[in-house]
Formats: sequence, C-alpha cells, structure tokens
Amino acid sequence: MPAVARRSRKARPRWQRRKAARPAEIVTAALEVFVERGFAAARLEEVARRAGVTKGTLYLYFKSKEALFKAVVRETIVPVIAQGEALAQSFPGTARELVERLVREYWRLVGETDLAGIPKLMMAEAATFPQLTRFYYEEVVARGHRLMAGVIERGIKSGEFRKVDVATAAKLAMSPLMHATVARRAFASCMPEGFDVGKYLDTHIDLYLHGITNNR
Amino acid sequence: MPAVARRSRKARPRWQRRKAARPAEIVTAALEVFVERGFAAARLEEVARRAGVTKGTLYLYFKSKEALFKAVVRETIVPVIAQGEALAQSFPGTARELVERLVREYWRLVGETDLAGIPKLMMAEAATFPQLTRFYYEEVVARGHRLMAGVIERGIKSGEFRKVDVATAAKLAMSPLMHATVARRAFASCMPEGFDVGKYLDTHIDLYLHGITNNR
Amino acid sequence: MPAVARRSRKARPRWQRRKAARPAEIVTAALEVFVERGFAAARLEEVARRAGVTKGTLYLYFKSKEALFKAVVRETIVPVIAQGEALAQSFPGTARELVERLVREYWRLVGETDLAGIPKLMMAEAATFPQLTRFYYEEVVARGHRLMAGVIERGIKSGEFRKVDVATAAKLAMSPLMHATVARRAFASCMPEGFDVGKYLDTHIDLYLHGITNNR
Amino acid sequence: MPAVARRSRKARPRWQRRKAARPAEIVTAALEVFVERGFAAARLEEVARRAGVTKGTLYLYFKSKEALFKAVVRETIVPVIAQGEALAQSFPGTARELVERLVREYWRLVGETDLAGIPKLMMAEAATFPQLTRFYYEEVVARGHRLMAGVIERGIKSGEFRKVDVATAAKLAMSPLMHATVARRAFASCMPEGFDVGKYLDTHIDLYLHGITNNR
DNA sequence: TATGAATGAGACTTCATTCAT
DNA sequence: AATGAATGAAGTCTCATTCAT
Repeated sequence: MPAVARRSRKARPRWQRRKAARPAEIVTAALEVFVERGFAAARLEEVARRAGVTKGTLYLYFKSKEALFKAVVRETIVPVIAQGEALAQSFPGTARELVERLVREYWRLVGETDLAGIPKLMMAEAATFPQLTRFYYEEVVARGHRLMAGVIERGIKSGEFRKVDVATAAKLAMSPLMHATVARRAFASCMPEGFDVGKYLDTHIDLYLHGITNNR
Repeated sequence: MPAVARRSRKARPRWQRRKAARPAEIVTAALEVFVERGFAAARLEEVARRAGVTKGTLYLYFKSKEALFKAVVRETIVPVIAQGEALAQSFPGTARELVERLVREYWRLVGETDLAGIPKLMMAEAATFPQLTRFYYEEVVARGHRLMAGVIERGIKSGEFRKVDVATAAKLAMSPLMHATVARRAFASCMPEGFDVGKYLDTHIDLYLHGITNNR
Repeated sequence: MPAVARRSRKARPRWQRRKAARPAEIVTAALEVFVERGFAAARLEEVARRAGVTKGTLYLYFKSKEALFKAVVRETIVPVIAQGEALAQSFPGTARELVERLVREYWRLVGETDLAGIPKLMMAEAATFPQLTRFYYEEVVARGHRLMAGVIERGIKSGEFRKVDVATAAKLAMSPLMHATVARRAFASCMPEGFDVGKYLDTHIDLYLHGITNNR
Repeated sequence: MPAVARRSRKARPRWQRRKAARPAEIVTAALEVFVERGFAAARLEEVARRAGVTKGTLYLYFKSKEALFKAVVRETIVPVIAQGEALAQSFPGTARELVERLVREYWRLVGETDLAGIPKLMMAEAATFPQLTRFYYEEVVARGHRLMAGVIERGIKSGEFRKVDVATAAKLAMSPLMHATVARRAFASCMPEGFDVGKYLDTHIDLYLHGITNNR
C-alpha cells in the first residue's frame, strides 16, 4: 500500500477532521474579538487568527462580517434562556428560593462566562443592527422578563410577595445583574481590589427579597 | 419683512467666525454621533455636518478623533456629579427622602437627556481607551458611589436603614438606573408600548427603600 | 495563433499572484516616482499604477510610504559599491588606470541608469530621514571614499602620484561625477544640445590625472 | 496732546514701520524652510512663523506657495553671479590667480552661507518647476560657466593653461564646489569630525591648476 | 475546502488658500 | 494692511471582501 494512501487513512489532514467544528470555532473566536473591540473596530483577520484559519476561510461559512456578528448573538445566548425556563418549570421550592436561584444561575452561566460580552455588544450595536436587536429583545430580554415575571406572580399569588407591579419588579430583579455584567468587565482594570461579586449578589438578593416580601 | 427674505437679500456669508462657540457645538454634535454609532463607526464628516462646519474645522479645535472623543466624555458628564454632591450636602430631609431625590435627579439630568449616551459609550469603548476609562471611573463612577454611600451611611446611623453593606447597597441603588439608561435607548424601537419610566422609578424606589428600611 | 488573440479568448484575470516579484517591481516603480517628485510630492497611487498594482497592495509589502522610501535607497544602491570594491581588488593595472576605470564604471552603473536618482534623493531628503542618511553615508559615501582613497594611496606608494592629501583627493576624483549625476538630469531640458558626457568624463580624467601625476 | 496721537507719532506700530521690509523678511524665512524641507513638505505656516507674520499675510505679498518659491530663487541667487562677473572683469592678476579667487569667492558667498541651499533646492525641484529651472539654468548655471570659461580661455591664450576643452574645463572647476555645497549640508550630522573645507578647497585648487597648467 | 494575495472603497488627517473681521 | 478661522481638495492608510491558486 503506497504511503499516500496510508496517510489518507490514518491521519487525515487537520482541516478535514475539524470541518464540522469550524463554524463553532469561528463563532467562539468572533465573540471574543467583537466583545473586546466592538463590531466596527473588530478585524476579521484577528478573528481568523484566533480561530486558527485564514481570512478567506471565514467567508466559506459566513457571508459577511455582519452575518458573523449575527451568528455570534443568535447562537450563543438563546440556549441560556431556555435553561432558565426549564429550571423555573421544574423548580420545587418557594418563589423566593427560585428568585435567588435564577439570579445565581444567571451569574454562573452568563455573568462570569464569555457570554457576559453579549449584552454589552447588544447595547453598543443595537442602533446598527435593528433586526438583530429585535431578535435579541424578543428571544432574550422579553423572554427573560416573562420568566422572572412568572416567578414574581407565583410569589404574589402564594402570599409570599407584596402586590407590586409584576413586570417592573421582574426587570428590577435582573437589572443590577445586567449592569454588573457589563460594568465589571469595563472597569475591571480600575478596581484594584476587584469587584466582590459574592457580596454584590448576596446584598442584591437580600435587599430585593426584603423589599418584595409581604410582611402582612 | 420675513426672515427668509431678509437673509436672501444680504447673501449669507460662506462661513462665520465663531471661535468661542465652536468647541461646544462640535462636542455636542460629536456626542450625538459617537452615541449613535460608537467610536470606530462614527464618521467625522457626520460630526462636522451636524456641527455646521467642515471636516477641517474639527482639527482646529481637536487634534484627532480620539481627542474629540475624550473631550466629549470629560466635558459633559463630570458637572452632573458635582450637582448631585451639592444636592446631597444641602439636603434638609431624611436619608430615604434623599435617596429618592437623587434617583429622580439622576434620571432627570442624565437618563432622559443626551448624556444618557455617555455611560453606554464608556461601557462599549472602555477597552479601547484605558486612560479615559480610569478618569471616568474615578470622576464619575466612584464619585457617584461615594455620594450614595454617604447617604446610606447617614440612614443607618439615624436608624432609618438596616445595617447593610454600605458600598454595595449604594451601587444597588444606582445600578437599575444605569441599566435602564443604557437599555432604554438600545431597545426603544422594540418596545412599541414604550418604556414606562415613571413606573420603573417608582417601583425601584419602593422596593429599594422597603428592602433597606429598618423595621424595628 | 497570435498572442493577442489567445489572450482575448481566455479573459485575462483581474489580477495575478506575484508574491515573489512584487516587492522588486514596487521598488523599481517607487524609485522612478520618488526621483521625479521627491518624497513628499510623490503619490503612492502613482507608484502603484506604475507597478501595475493598486494602492492597497503596496501595504502588503511595505508598511508605510517612509518604509518604501527606505527600501528604495537601501536595496538599490549598496550593490553598486560592492561591485566597485570587487573591481578594485582584482584590478591588475596601474593606479591611474584604475582611477579611470572606476570613474567610467561609476558612470556606466549609476550615472546613466535610474540609480542616478538616488544621490539626488538623498541630498534632498537627508534632513527628513536622519537614520537613513547615516546608513547611506556609511554604506555608500564613506565606503566609496575609502575605495578611491585606497587607489590613490596605492598610486602614491608606487610613485605614480604626488603626495597629496589622500582622503581629499579621493573625494575630488568623485565629486565632478556626483555633481554631473545630479545636474544632468535636473537641467536636461535646459541643454538643447544635450550634455556631452563623453567629453566631460574624458576631460575630468585628463585633468585629474594630470594634476595628481608625479612628474619627478 | 492725547496719548493716542503721541503714540502714533513716536512709535508707529511694528507692521507699519516694517511694511517695506516684509517681502524680504518673508523670502528669507521661506528660503530657510524650503531648504530644510523641500518645496512640497515646506509648510507656509512655518514660513509665516519665522517671518513673524501669519499665514494670511503671505498672500498679500505672494500669490501662491509656488510664487513664493520662485521669488526665493530669483531674488537671492542672481546677485552673486553679478558679483563674480564684476570681479573677473576688474581682476588684475593672472588666470590661475583668478581661478583660485573665483573658487574661494564662491565658497565665501554661497557655499558657507544660507544661499548654499539654493542649488540643492533647484536640483531637487527642477522637474516640478521647468520654467524656473530654465531661468536658473540661464541666469546662474550658464552664466557661471561662461564666466569661468572666459577665465580658462584667457589662461590658454596667455600660455598659462594647456589647450583643454574650455567649456568642460570651466564646469570642472566648479563641480567639486557644487557638490560640496550640497553634500556638506546633507551629511553634516554624519561627519563627526566635520568637513574640512579649507583642505578641500586647497586640494581642489592645487590639483586643478596642476592639471591644467601648461608645462611646456 | 483552504489559502492569502490583491482589490478598492472609505476613513482620518493635513495644509494651501480664502475671506470675514 | 493684517489676522486667523474656516474651507475643501487631496493624500496616506486600513480593512472587508474577492478570487486565482
């Protein structure tokens, strides 16, 4: 058996083995670069470099910089919401326990992962990509609000929570997290002592639940 | 004689000397464009157009796009903090009244004005301008936190508030505002019913003060 | 089948990959343009046009206009000096024969080729590029002087030449050539009868050798 | 008598007193800047600054950058030639003494003054200003050559000099000076020991006269 | 499929020139 | 006569995108 044939059996060239993984690798690299630089300042050459391919290859999988950006947003963030919804549906405890759980889950899955960059990106680029923004708003923001609103409502019905405006209270459960998600990264280098996430989450949960609890 | 006719008689000069007014006019126009597009995507031609000058004129007053960006941030936002500090110092009422007042003032002076774009810009461009970010953090963010922390502390000392972590509680008083400032604009077009700021502020103040109040 | 027809059948590609050849083609085109216009007035678009590429392509090979200029000087002139040195080392004849030979070689390789523009460029731009000027001075001017000084010295030792100041005599063997190199091009259009190089070289050699010869 | 009136008598404002001198001051400043930077890279703002006026004022005296450049060349160099011609005409000594005298005069009046920049400028910008170049060639170069040719001819007629090609020998008397004029400035910073002008002139005169002298 | 050389539109920036003051 | 703010044309350089290999 000739050497050429043998090689094609035992050790397929790298790009062939990883063909299927390419789009995901590119999206991961692109997320990093878009988050660091913003859409306009991100260079596709940098994305390609981090994905271990060359510029031309990007265009085999995404038809433009914009398409890549949209893929980054669409493919990375939606699954997290689904996880939250599943959690809420199967959660056995009280409403206040679920509020706390969702807050901590959000931080675990988004706030302290690379996904934290997505909200920042969307805030920054919303005006540039209205269609994507609408998608994000409906599939992430609104869905997240509905999820939390359901929990608040459950708490009010059970008598755990005061009769507050449900939609607004839901937003207020999340907005300190959203802000921290964005601000922590932006100002990381300005806070030599670091940002004490634990204390921040604890205090938010404490104050929020204190504020919403029905004391009769 | 109508203004139009008068103007058409004495031909309007091709340009006017406005040395004193120009920098402020340019900064105002630049704030708009930077907020809409972000630093990298903002075109100086657009800034010039809105300021009523030509591209070249920008360079009489600012030595580069970056310098203009820095001027926008430095010159527009700091005065607001000073106003907040002055308000706190001379405020005659209780701590809870002052918390409410500061929250509403922030919205009146920043949240619903063009300045609302500054926090968004800083979040987006922090990585690109570390020095400016440090300035902003120290002169705006940290100063704002200290201001609110002072109020919380006053409330704890007077027995109005529970003994919470002061620094974190201060951040939590502001973070829903920060988030709303940024998100409201980003998602304006996605909320056909609009964003009910009044209800948002009211509910935040209600929940927050409820949560922090000492019920003994 | 004629070449033209063949080409018109298979449409000529919009561009070709010529990675290896491009830098030299660009340097050649740049030499022309820099010499005609000087550094500041040279337009890269013109360089690109003459090299058969577009502006952007220049930046694949040279990181700035300045870098291109430096490449032009460094890569084109130094080899000539080396040739002169090799010639001197292997020359079998007398010192006076070698002086004549070097003078004529210089004219053949520099004075009447495109390289003649390099000395002119260096004179004009020396103040703008001090580092490059130092390189040129050491690798071209000083080396050339040393080369000729060695020949003069040989002639003095052999008794062919008078005991003149060697370094200065070396410069004086070359300076009429340097001047003619630069002036001939500058004033070409002002001398309808042209510049009789042959007579100029002959007379210089005659006078110079007459002047330096040791008549006992 | 009121103060205003008194001031207008005793101390007329600077610009009034110097009105007549302005063009010359500007030309002097322009010479400096053009020589340092070349025509294209010279900034009129810099010229204005050195002349102690503002940019706009330049246009009261010269209709464009090009016009100013031409004035620099036309007004500064021609007088020197006239001096040389006058010197030759009234010179009482031998031809060889006159050659030496003219060489040394050239250096005194041009080579070591600011005028040394003019030849350099003309070499560099000849292609850009053909008309000016023609003027310069005829009024300076050719006139200079004729002047020296006359001296050579006188020497041949008197038997002092050999029967060389007069026009070429005239050029060769000057070309080492022309080259030194240009090169000395360009490479000033590369020659830490400096350029020994005295030795250069002495050796040139020695070799040249040696070479041209008729030894019977 | 993958590459990366080449393109070309578009941005920032400079500066000669104009003109209101 | 003098100023200097303002203009606008033009140049350098970048980078998303294309396409020959």
